[in-house]
Amino acid sequence: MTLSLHERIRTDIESAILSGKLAPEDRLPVEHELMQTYQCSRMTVNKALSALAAAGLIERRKGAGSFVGRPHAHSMILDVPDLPVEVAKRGHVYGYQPLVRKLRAAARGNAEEEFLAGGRRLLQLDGLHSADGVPLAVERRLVSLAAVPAIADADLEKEPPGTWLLRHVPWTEAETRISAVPADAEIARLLKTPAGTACLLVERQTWRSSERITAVRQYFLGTAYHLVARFGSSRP
Amino acid sequence: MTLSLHERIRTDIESAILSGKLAPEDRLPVEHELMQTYQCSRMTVNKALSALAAAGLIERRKGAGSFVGRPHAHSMILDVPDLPVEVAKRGHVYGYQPLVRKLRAAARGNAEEEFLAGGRRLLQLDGLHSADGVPLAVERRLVSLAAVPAIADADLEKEPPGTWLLRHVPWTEAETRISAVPADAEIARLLKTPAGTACLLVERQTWRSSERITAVRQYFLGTAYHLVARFGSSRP
DNA sequence: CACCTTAGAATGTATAGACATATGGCGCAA
DNA sequence: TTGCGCCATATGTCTATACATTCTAAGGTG
Repeated sequence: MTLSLHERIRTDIESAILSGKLAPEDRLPVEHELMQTYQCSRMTVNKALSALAAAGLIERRKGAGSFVGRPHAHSMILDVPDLPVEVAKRGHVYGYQPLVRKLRAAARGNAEEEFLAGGRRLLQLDGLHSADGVPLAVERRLVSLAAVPAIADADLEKEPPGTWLLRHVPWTEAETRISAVPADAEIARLLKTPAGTACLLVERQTWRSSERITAVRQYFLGTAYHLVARFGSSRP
Repeated sequence: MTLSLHERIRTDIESAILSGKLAPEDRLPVEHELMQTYQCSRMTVNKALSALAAAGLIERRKGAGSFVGRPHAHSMILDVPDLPVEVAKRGHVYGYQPLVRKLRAAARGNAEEEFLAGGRRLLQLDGLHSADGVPLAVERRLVSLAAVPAIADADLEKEPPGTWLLRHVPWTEAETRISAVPADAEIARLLKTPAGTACLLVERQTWRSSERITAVRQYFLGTAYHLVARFGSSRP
């Protein structure tokens, strides 16, 4: 793979930073110096530096210069895979068992549900995910019929609603809360575990430009499942 | 805030995609059309489209055109903030209490520790994070002295080692595992909670181009802490 | 010594043109 | 009809230049 010139400049500086040769707050060579070093025009240097700035590796200050940015630990890439895919990838047989399918109005006084419903009704979909027949997670989901009327006719016996939504409804924004909670009586019964067992609770809301689509709570058996987040070179 | 021309083109297309006006796989106007629309040069249009491609919103194919990319649901941005900063942001007083500081060799037979040590010794650093004096998390950390010799002389009485490392050691890759576990006897004692309480376990390893730097296990009181991951337009 | 002004330095944005390279469709020939 | 080759199309890269904007530091003034 032959790199273009601006890519070469970019990777040169990138590796100088990542190897520690250039430390945070250090000043980079100014554009005219890099022009001489690489014998190229300023636009080419500018493209390389702008890309590094967009990636957050350096900070550029008009009139002052370019500086190595502080290492930012605050954001990583979290893998949130589709459960059937993830279970299959680990070599197990995935199973989904619907438990509740209820068309209802938003609970009075529950601001979150009322906002999700948007005046219309909600579809409540609870179910149990399993791997090789062993319970893995309980899911409690609400879908806004205002945003996704088509789900009323969907076949959700075998396919979990999350997978169906992923395929049929493009969403643009999502927020996931991750915490640990003890299993209450019903969760414990469904997961076939003693009450109070540590569970990984994943709460996710997705919406499309201010129109709420779905809210879901997934209770994972703490010892049987984990999430992985990465930060690094591998960007698919 | 007045946007520059290439930023305006970029945000125009971005909002067309996010609002659904442009669906995945749709073809974008070619560069010459956008030049006419915005009455500007090709480089300006190119800059806008290249930025969108770098952000993964569109895909560009040489000779073919530019196309709206598929929404990738499998990766989200996980906030992994520095604990002191996060606690302060919530309006509490952060505290750190060192518990163990031990220079030792890697445990025999523990492949993970031996790899981290790289032939030299490890520094074990355990401590307790608290908010307003209330225990928040127990941290058990190992630092490779081969990779970070300077930490042997660092003052880690008030500042947690994670914060010290963040400021002094640039790392390039990290992996975080998130799961839920019951508190064992010692964790429970330190967190002042009954044994078996659900804890959020965050395990993180960081390294710099194949040289391991540190491995840490943080046990958060399940009810007192949660992680948040986002996917969406908001990119700071 | 403190404060203000100013010139230079460095980045931000934009233009017009040139050549390179991958793609896909159309027409021609077997 | 099928397969091949060519060419228009579209993006990728780079140059040289111009002017705008912002920061820094030097130097002069009170």
